[in-house]
Amino acid sequence: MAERNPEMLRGTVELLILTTLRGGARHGFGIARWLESTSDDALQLEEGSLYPALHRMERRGWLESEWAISANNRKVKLYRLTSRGRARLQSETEGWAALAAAIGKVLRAAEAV
Amino acid sequence: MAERNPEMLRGTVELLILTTLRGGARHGFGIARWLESTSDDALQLEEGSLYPALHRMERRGWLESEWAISANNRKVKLYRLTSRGRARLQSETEGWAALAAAIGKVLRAAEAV
DNA sequence: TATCTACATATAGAGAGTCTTTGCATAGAA
DNA sequence: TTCTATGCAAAGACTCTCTATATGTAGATA
Repeated sequence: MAERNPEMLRGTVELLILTTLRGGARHGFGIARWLESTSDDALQLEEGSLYPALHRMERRGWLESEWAISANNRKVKLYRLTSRGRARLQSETEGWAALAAAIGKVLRAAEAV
Repeated sequence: MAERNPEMLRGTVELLILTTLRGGARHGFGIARWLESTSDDALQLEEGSLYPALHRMERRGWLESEWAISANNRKVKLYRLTSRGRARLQSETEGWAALAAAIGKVLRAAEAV
């Protein structure tokens, strides 16, 4: 039994997906793999979180998709950022930075007590 | 209409409350005020998030409470950390640091593309 | 040929957390 | 007496994330 212990994603799934797609189109499975390896396995995006998120993001017009055949000859749904998605990435990134900064401030203030 | 725009708390309410109580007992309203001022108004903990969180944390044994009279002569419910709450603060702080680090890594990796 | 593993998309259902709204109550100031 | 700030609390809705499950294909291997 491998000890996993990935971090809870806490509302960052959409930021993570948008960020992953920044460099170009990817399919769902590939998004999850890229996040896992880039974060050294700290972030694990399960199917039950990943696919519903992709669907709602497409519904909102942040992503668009098309079916394709991957390098290893499988049917995959490729997602790419729309211009609205790019704008959303911007604001989500800023929101995350602000939250992280605010929490960091609070943690340091409490340490000082 | 004041432009507010506080950050979404994204599952950090418990960490924030535990952190606030690190320095000693406080009542609910006081916790919210301290977080607001310490974060320069970036973090706003609404009553509908605050009180349910306090209640479940007490139920879990992380906090204990007692009624008291505040400096301005009001009945207040003072919360303080239990030893289990202190342990939880430790693990939540580490979890947050790990999440923030992982996301930071991903954001920087995507920037490099 | 059969079976196994990795790849890949998708949904159902549960649980948890957060928000908005509303209600109640008191102290002190105007 | 009315207003404002302080203070606790619950209801209800919504969103998100997780676990679990289902389906199917490609390629390797027995």
